[in-house]
Amino acid sequence: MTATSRPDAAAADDLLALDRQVCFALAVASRSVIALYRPLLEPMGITHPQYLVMLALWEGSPLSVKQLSGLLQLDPGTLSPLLKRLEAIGYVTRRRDPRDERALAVELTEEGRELREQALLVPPAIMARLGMSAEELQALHRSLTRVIAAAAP
Amino acid sequence: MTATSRPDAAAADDLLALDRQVCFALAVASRSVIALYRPLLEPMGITHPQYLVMLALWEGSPLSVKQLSGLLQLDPGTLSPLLKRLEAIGYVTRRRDPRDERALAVELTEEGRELREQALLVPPAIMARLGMSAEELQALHRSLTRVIAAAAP
DNA sequence: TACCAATAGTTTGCACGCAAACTGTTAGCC
DNA sequence: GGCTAACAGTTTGCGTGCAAACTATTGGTA
Repeated sequence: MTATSRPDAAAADDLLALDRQVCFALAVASRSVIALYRPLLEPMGITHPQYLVMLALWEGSPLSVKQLSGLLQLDPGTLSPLLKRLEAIGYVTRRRDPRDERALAVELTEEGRELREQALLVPPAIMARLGMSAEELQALHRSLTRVIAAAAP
Repeated sequence: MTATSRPDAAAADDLLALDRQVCFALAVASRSVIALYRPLLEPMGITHPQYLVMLALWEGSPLSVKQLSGLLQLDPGTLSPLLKRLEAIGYVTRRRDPRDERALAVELTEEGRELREQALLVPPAIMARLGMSAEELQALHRSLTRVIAAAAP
């Protein structure tokens, strides 16, 4: 082991290996958990991001694309076609806000509202499938919230 | 508050709100952190998943698509075009394994090997940008590893 | 040896996710 | 009132991510 102008090989390996465990674990965990939702959401005919939109709308129905974008941290360019699909299925309506024709009022349909009953079964099913305690999940959530805050612009 | 055959409204709200904090926080955190990598990887001309492939190859160069798929938990259908892009850039070569013509030997080029020097600067930059302690990140990683294990088929 | 199931990659189709260019509407300012 | 910048969504282009169908190769087995 000699002192050189660049980090020695072992330290470099650790660096790249540790790094992998940060962003990589995040990406794998995200995809893995979303994969668990897929079979549960499939009967409803929606994808995971669409499910997140529905969650937002169930908490308060007429929302603009901008509001959804802020709540879900998703690009308007991503939401635009996604909302059209939700409209095509029949869960939401898309209308221009009469008070501001730039804004779009995304609103639940009756069918969209009724879907909530089915959605209530999803979280328990996921938790049962994961077999993790509520405490552990909450601890994870706190960590994730800190990361999100730290990564915020 | 009355006892009914379905969960009462407050409990239902909590359920959907908590759920949102689990899968949703995971998705947002993943995208947020990957977004931090983007400006750092852009000078190298690669995306984050491509960076993960390079990390795997730097730890051992000739790898098959199947091996990469296992290491990165990515579909071969995702890797196939991704690897062609890495080849087009000039960081890897793709050749059939002479001992088994079904398998593909993905190998680093000299340029791909040299890229590692630049990559060594990425993890410290990310940690500095996040401003989180190594302990906190390790705790997060342990949580994520448990989730990944729990979600595994 | 000839068949046949398993295996490794590739391709196709669809849905994000994001940057950049574009359209229509509103609001500020002269 | 009329010009202009800001704003809200949409569209386009590219790169994942995944399921399903497809191709080529290999290995077991009758």
